[in-house]
Amino acid sequence: MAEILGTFEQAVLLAIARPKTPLGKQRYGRAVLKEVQHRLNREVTAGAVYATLDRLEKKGLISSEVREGDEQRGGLPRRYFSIEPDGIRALNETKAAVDRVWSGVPWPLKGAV
Amino acid sequence: MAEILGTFEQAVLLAIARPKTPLGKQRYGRAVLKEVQHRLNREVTAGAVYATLDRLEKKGLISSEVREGDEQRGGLPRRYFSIEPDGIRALNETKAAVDRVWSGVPWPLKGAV
DNA sequence: TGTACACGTCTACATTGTAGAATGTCAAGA
DNA sequence: TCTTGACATTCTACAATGTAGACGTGTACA
Repeated sequence: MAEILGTFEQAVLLAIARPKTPLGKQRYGRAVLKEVQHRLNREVTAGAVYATLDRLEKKGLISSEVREGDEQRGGLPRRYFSIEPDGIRALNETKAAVDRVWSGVPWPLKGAV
Repeated sequence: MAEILGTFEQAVLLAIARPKTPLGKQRYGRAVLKEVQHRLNREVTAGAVYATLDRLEKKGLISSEVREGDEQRGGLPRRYFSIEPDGIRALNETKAAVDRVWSGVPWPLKGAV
């Protein structure tokens, strides 16, 4: 079943999936939030990202693991996320669908002032 | 206000906006439906398309006009849609945002069997 | 201690995505 | 003329997604 993702879901999923995160391997909530804000170029609340993260996990597209005691920070627990095979598949299918929708359309479209 | 569109909205809007519709100038509901199904490569109900069309019109991204008596068909009225400047802008902004989200990501992503 | 942060959780609601039934018209054939 | 089917649109309804904002807790440092 073609699992087509929404625009925001793609942003969140890709923040985790992209090969070389500017943030290194820091794939925990807040880092994902920053990456999403950067790519989307606008303010996004933490709640928006976490809610999406929870839903993606529930669908099996990503998984998470809470790790305690980080070297640098005190014993602050953080939840790290990783992408699952289904997540990669969904991302690929979504991009293919969006590309098909845009194929043959000259971009940017003219007409708007 | 960055008006970012969802995946389905893009498909519907582009069915109307694309320069050379395979269907000619037939930009009425059913024709849009067929074009969307073709691009998305899956079944989509008429209700899904019309509901989206209504919402896009309410937001001012498209406009519609009911025309009676078509030459070929009897006096069958059809609702024709056209894209508005705001619709073109939304489409352009959305594509720019999605491209930014995917930028630097090798595609297709590897990892899924 | 108190004042910033950094991180994550939870609640709640608006917007989108999508199905399916209902209604009405024309065209073709029984 | 009655029936059937394709074509078109509308309406109702609900599930999924998008998004804000408040809250709790631990850390760092003045």
